[in-house]
Amino acid sequence: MLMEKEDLALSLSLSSSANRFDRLSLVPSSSSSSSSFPSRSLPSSCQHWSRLLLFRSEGGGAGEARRGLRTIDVNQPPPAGAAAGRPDSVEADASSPNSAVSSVGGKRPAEREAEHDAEPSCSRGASDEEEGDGDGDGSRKKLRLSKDQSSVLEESFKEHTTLSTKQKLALAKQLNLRPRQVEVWFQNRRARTKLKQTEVDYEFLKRCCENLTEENRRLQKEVQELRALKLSPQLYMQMTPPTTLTMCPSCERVSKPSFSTTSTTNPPPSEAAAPRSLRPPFLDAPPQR
DNA sequence: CCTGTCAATTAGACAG
DNA sequence: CTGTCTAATTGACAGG
Repeated sequence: MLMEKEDLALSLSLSSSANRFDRLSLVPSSSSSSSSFPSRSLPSSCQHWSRLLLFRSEGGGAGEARRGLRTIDVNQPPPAGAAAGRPDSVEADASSPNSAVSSVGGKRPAEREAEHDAEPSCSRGASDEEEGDGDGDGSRKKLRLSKDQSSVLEESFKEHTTLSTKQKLALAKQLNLRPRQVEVWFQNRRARTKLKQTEVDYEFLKRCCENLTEENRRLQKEVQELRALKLSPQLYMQMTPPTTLTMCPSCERVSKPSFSTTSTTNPPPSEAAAPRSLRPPFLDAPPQR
C-alpha cells in the first residue's frame, strides 16, 4: 500500500493526467471527450503548469494517448517462467473488453464467482503465490493483486498510462492475469492518478487565489494611501516630482510638449509617451514599497 | 457498429 | 465497526 502511494505520487509527476476537467467543472467542455496525458517529457514542475494551461484547450483525448503509445514499443517478451495465459480466454477477453464483464454481469459477487471459477483463467490463481488462503468454502474473496503484479503494472503505467491491445495482452500474459484485469487496473490507476492530480491542482489554485487576494488587498491599500496623499495639498506639493514629470510645477498644469523641444537633460522616457493629462497625478508618485 | 476510455458506482479486503 | 483502498461493473460517449 505504501509503496503504492509512493508510486502514485511518483507517476503523478510523470503523467499529468487530470484532463477531463470539462466534466469536473469550471468551464463547459469544448468538444474534447477523453483524457490525454500531455507533456510527459516536461519537467514535472512545468508539467503542472502546462497541464493547468492546457487542460481545457487540449482535445487530444484517448486518441492522443493512444497515438503516443504507439510509438512506445510493447513491454517485453513474456517471461519464460510465466505460465502462459490461456490464449483462449485471453482472446475472448481481448476482443471485447466488457465481454467478461457482461457475461458475468450478474452482479452479485456470488454469481460472478461462479463465473470466475468456471473460467479457469488465471485471475485468482495468479494472485496466488503468497496468499495461500484456501477458500474452498465457496466464499470467494476479492482478488488482490500480488506485490509483484502491482509493481510490474506500476512500472508499465509509468511507461504509458494507456495500453494498446498488444501491450495489454503481453502484460496479462506476463502477469498471468486476464487482459480484462490488466485493463481494469489501468483504468482504475488512471482514475486514481487523476483524482490525485485534481487534489494537487486544487491546492495549487487555492494558493494562487490566496496570493491574489493578498496582492489585491495590498494594492487596494496602496490606492487608498495615494488618494489620501492627493487630497492633502501640502503633502502633495511637497512631493518632489519624479524626473519623468511633465507637469509644470508652478501652474500645476500639464506642460505642453514644447517643454521638451530643447530637452533639458533627459528626454522624456518612452513611458511618458502616454498623454499626461489623462493620467491622474498621483500615478506618478514614487511607488511606496 | 465496434472498440476503447471515462465517470460513477459497487463491493470485498483490510487496517485501525 | 468504520474508513480507506482498490478490483470490478455499468452505462455513456467518441472515434474509426
